[in-house]
Amino acid sequence: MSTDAWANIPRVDPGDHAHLAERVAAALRSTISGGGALPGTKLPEVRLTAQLGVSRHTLRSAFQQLAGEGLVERQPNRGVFVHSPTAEDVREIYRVRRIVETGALRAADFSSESIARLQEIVDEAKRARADVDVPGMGQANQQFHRLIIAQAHSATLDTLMSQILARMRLVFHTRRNQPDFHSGYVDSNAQLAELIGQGRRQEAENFLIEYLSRAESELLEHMGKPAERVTRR
Amino acid sequence: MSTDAWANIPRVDPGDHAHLAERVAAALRSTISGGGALPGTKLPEVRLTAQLGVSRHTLRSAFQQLAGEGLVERQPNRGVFVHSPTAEDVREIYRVRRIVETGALRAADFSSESIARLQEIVDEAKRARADVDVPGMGQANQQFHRLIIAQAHSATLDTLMSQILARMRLVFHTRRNQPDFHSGYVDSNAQLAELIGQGRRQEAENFLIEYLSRAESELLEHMGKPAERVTRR
DNA sequence: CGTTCCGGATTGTTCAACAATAACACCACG
DNA sequence: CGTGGTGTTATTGTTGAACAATCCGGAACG
Repeated sequence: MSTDAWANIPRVDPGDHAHLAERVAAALRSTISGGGALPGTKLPEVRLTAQLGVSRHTLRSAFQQLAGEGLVERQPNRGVFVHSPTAEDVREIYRVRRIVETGALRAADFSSESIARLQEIVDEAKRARADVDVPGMGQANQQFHRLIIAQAHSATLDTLMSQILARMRLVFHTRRNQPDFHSGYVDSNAQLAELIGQGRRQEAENFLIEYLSRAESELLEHMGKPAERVTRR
Repeated sequence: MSTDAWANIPRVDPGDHAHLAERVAAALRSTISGGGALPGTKLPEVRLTAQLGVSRHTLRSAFQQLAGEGLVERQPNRGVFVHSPTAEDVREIYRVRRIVETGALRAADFSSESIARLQEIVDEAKRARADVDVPGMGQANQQFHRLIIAQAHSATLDTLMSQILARMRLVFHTRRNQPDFHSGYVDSNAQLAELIGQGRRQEAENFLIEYLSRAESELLEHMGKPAERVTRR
């Protein structure tokens, strides 16, 4: 079944004269993020060019972009493959998230609207949990943390977080048959939103670090790798 | 003046069969970071291909990479230019630095070797200041902050910091006739190293935020933009 | 059963060409 | 003298074909 798992990549419309490679990259990105091409699958140039309707150069340009984001792995003279995350990738993801998310939390000036939006997302997640809608929970979770980052008002960190979350989705796609990993964290998000809404900043920070480290451990556990924590200080 | 400011870009040796674009990107990166191509200068494809000895497409691939790092700006159907930083760029740089550097500081477990290395870099900076070696001070300063980030042991944050510092150098290149901006911060780095060495983590964090915000303000002041200005067109 | 070597397939790169857009000189016209 | 259209030229965005380099699988051989 994975022989042509990426058979449903949409053909890119060569409308404009510019930015074609970016649109190709976007198409591939959404396909990979959506699970249309599982980690490890090869992305051959000739077949994809035919499928996308673009030239090899344009496709390679898109590949380069995706490789820079860590979504795809280039093996010299071998080809490009959808990156299959390792345990070290998971640790790296959470290292970055702990630093950046708590940093955003500290630098943030939460407006009443963004607090309301946080609560909204939490409610969405709860509805999704009630409906046993696992993708819905995952999406709400990502929106929640993306919104936290957004409070730093930094374009750089926003795109960094987008890339981190994309790598995160890649991790989940390696564990397709997992029990719903997200449902246990709906309440954590709710609690975090509560702390933020009450302006208890320091507690929120500590809770977030605890929360992320716990998620990392459970994920590593689920991958079969022990959660080696070196909190030496 | 800027007609052939980038005339001294070295020719890239087409040694290996792979990774040529990466090496071209590296060559351009070092040229731009070193001030060999000042912000705003255009980088025409044909001339650079002749100069570097690579094909147009390889060069374009390198351009794409540099654009992703924010070193270079692509104007559709116009060409690529060395990015000329604005006041907003400076604010963005320091927003990211405040969040990431303090985050690294908190997540760090400083070994005695890294503390010694910090002190070493501070001594280097002091020597450079005594010799009125402005580039030397700048380099020491960048090493100092890069070392702080490195304590987080995150490849993602290391490359992020590299890109931020590259953008930083771009800012300095717009102000070529600046008085030595760095000399005032040698002592601040020394003080920060002292706090870190003594394990006074919270004080170090606060001092770092104060320090970065002060640097941002002075830089903005020097650019003629006081605090924030609304530019209408 | 293991090794060597060869041919096909795929990737990395270059060259040549064309379409699309922008920059610019030019000229008619007021 | 200024001004706005107009065609020309230069440069960018993209494609296709070609070639070298490398990898892969299998046949031939010991």
